[in-house]
Amino acid sequence: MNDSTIQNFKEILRKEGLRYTKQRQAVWDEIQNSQEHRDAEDIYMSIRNNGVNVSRATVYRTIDVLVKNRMVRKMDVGDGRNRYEPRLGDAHHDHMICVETGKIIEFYNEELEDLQEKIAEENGYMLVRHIHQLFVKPLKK
Amino acid sequence: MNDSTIQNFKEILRKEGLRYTKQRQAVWDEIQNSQEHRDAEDIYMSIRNNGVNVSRATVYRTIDVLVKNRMVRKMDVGDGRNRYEPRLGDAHHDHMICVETGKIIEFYNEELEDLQEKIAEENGYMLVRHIHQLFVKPLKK
DNA sequence: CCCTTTTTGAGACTGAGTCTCATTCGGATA
DNA sequence: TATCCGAATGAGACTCAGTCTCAAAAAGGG
Ligand SMILES: [Mn+2]
Ligand SMILES: [Mn+2]
Ligand SMILES: [Zn+2]
Ligand SMILES: [Zn+2]
Repeated sequence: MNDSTIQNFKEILRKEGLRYTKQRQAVWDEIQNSQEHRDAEDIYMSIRNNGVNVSRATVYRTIDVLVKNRMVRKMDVGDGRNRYEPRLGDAHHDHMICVETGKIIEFYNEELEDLQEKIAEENGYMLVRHIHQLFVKPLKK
Repeated sequence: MNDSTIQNFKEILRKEGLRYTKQRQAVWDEIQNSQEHRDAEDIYMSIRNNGVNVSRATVYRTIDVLVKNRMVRKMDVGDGRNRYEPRLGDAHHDHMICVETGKIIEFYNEELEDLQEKIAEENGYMLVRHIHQLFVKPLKK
């Protein structure tokens, strides 16, 4: 939607040797304009409801490009469908999922992040990426 | 294989109102006798190769019971198949997966565990369970 | 505008896991 | 130990997220 993001997107497509199409832009717009954690079917349906004709295949193909280029993060809440969220230059965060309401809360903890790198190194490895999800329930009060 | 585990297994079946069958025992044996992180198809094939006729449906159904009763832990390495490992009264641990070799390394860090509970509580929640996986690659030397 | 190459969409396909239901089995009872 | 009945099983149909195919459409450099 904003100019600099579109330019950034076009550059990525160029770098990947891919053409700029309205379907690809529509997928990126749809993900970018929401701060939610949505699944592919949901993204697909929204684009169609917005009047852009796109296929599921194109949605999945475009998401792959976005994920590869770190514009979108793929996450698994454990319900069998992958979910996606935009990464608009914002810092890393992990997720807390309420097992009662399904609500997703984002969190970031420096100490936790550092500790992970330390653990990997202690074992002779370098941390590439990580999956960290806390399944929680509201405290009784 | 050992008596106390079999008794424990029988008690769980009783508690769940389920009958003791050789298929169910075979599934538990197969998982119990390996310290690996195996998928359902692999467990299914091994049981059959050991000469016990069992169906995929029964393997999946039995695994569900074992997971529910915390005798088996279900984990997702991100390859589309769930993996299972026995929980023989041993302490909790998380996993490091080498992105180059696929090797799975287990680790446990008290500080990390405490931190997670603290984070949940700070947000008004109680930690129920968590998924934590470090994707790593060998340090260049 | 032309031409070549890439992209697209419809729907076939895949594969892990679930469900169905006729048949078999466990185990309580006598 | 034989009878009986509800529970368990197995074969395979089914589901559903995601992938693949390929003919038709669109991009975009010249
Ligand atoms: Mn998030
Ligand atoms: Mn393990
Ligand atoms: Zn993190
Ligand atoms: Zn842990």
